[in-house]
Amino acid sequence: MAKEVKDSSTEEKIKNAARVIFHQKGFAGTRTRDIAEASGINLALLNYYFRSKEKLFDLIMTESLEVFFRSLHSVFNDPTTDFEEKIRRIVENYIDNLSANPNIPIFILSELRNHPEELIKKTGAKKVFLDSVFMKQLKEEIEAKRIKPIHPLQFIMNLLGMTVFPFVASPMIKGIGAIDQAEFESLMQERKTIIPDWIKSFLTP
Amino acid sequence: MAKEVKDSSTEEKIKNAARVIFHQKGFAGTRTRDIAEASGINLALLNYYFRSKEKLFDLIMTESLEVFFRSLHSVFNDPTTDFEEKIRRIVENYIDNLSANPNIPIFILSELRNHPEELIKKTGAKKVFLDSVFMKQLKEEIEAKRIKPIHPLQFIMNLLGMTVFPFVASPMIKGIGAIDQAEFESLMQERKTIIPDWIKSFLTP
DNA sequence: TTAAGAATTAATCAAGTGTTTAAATCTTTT
DNA sequence: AAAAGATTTAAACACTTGATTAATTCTTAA
Repeated sequence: MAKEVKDSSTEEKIKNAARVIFHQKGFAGTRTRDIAEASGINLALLNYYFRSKEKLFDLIMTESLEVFFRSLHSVFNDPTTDFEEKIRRIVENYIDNLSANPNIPIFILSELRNHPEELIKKTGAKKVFLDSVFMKQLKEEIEAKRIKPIHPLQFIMNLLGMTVFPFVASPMIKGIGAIDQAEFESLMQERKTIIPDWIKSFLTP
Repeated sequence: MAKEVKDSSTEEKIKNAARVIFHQKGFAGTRTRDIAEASGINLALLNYYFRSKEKLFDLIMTESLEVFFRSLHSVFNDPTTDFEEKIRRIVENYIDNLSANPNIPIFILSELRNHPEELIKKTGAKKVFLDSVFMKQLKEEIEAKRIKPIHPLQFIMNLLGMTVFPFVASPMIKGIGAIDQAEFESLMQERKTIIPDWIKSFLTP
C-alpha cells in the first residue's frame, strides 16, 4: 500500500531525473548510473522500479511524444475554430510547450533516426496531421481561392520549420546571434505573433 | 612512402565508414567495432590510423561543419549578388548540400547539445552569418523600406527553419505524409524555388 | 508487538567497449 | 636478396555498464 508514497517519491524521482538526462544525451549517451546519481537513489532501484534502462526510456519517450504531438490533436481537430485561428493556436501552443520542454524536439528527432517506423506509428502522426480538420480547412481555403495553392506537406514543413526549428537549433542560434537564454526566450515569445503573420502573408493570393 | 596508397585505401575506407555511422548514430551510439566491420578492416587499424575513437570523431565533425557552414560563407559574402539573389542561392546551395548529406543537420545539432561552446566557436558561425554582407544588405533593404522591418535572427530562423528543418525531421515528414524517399526528394527540389517566393512575400511591405 | 511484505543498499556479475600488444605479413629500399 | 620499415592481424587487457543478488532496513497489517 505504499503506492501513493511511491509515486510521489522514489519512482517519480527516478523518472524526473531520467527525463532530463535522456532529453539531454539520448538513449546511448545516458548511463543508468547518471540517472541514479541525479535522482539520489541507489542504482539497483532503477531496475527495481522500471526493470531495465530500455523500459524506462520507452516510458519517457512515450510521454515526450505525448507532449510533442497529442497536445496538438485537439487544436488540429477543433471544429469551432477557423483556419487562421488554428494557425495562431498551433503556433502558440507549440511555443509554450517547447519553451517548457526545450530539449524534446531534438531528443525525439535524434532517436527517430534509429527506430523511424515504430516511433512514427506510436504517434499516430498521420491522423494528427494529414487527416485533421485543419488540413481539410486548408484544402477548402485553397478551393475557395481565399489562399494560394500549396501542397499540404509543404505547408506543414513551413509551419513546423518556423516553429520547431529554433528549439532544435537553439545552441546554434544563441551562438551565431551572440544572445543568452533570456533573449532567446523573448525572441520565441515574439514568434508567437509574427509566425502567423508570415504564414498569412505567403498564403494570401 | 605508402602515403598515396594509404590515403586512398585503408585510412579513407575507415573515414568513409565512420562518417556514415557517426552521422546515423552519433558519437555515443557508435562502436568502434561497427566502424571496423563496415569498412572491412581489422579493429586495431582504427587506432593505428586515428589514435582514438574521439580523434576520428573530431575529424568527421570538422568535415561535417565544413559542409554545413563553410560552403555558405562565399554565398553570404559575395558582394556581386543582391539580397534577393543571395536568398535564392543560399536555399539552393543548402538543399543541394543536404540532399547529398541528409544526416548532417541532425548529427551536428544533436552533438551540439553536449559541447555547444567549442563547436560553435569552431564554426565561426557569427562571422558567417551576422557579420556577413548578406545581413548588411538585409539592414539596407529595411532602411530603404524596400522590405518590412525584421529582427535579423528572426529572419535567419525562418530561412534555416524552412530550409534545414525538413532534413532534420525527414523520418517524421515521411511518416506523417505517408511518402517515400523519392517523393521527399522531389518535394525538396520544389522547395528550392518556393522558399524564396515565400520569403519574398512576407518581406515585401 | 510481531510477522510479512516492500523498499533500499553494497557488492558482484557478465557482457560490452575502447585500446594495446606482440607477432605475422606485406612493401620498399639498398 | 635481405634488411628495414609499414601494415595487418588475432588476442588480450583494463575499464565501463546494465543488471542481479543477498542481506538489511523500513513500513504495514494482523
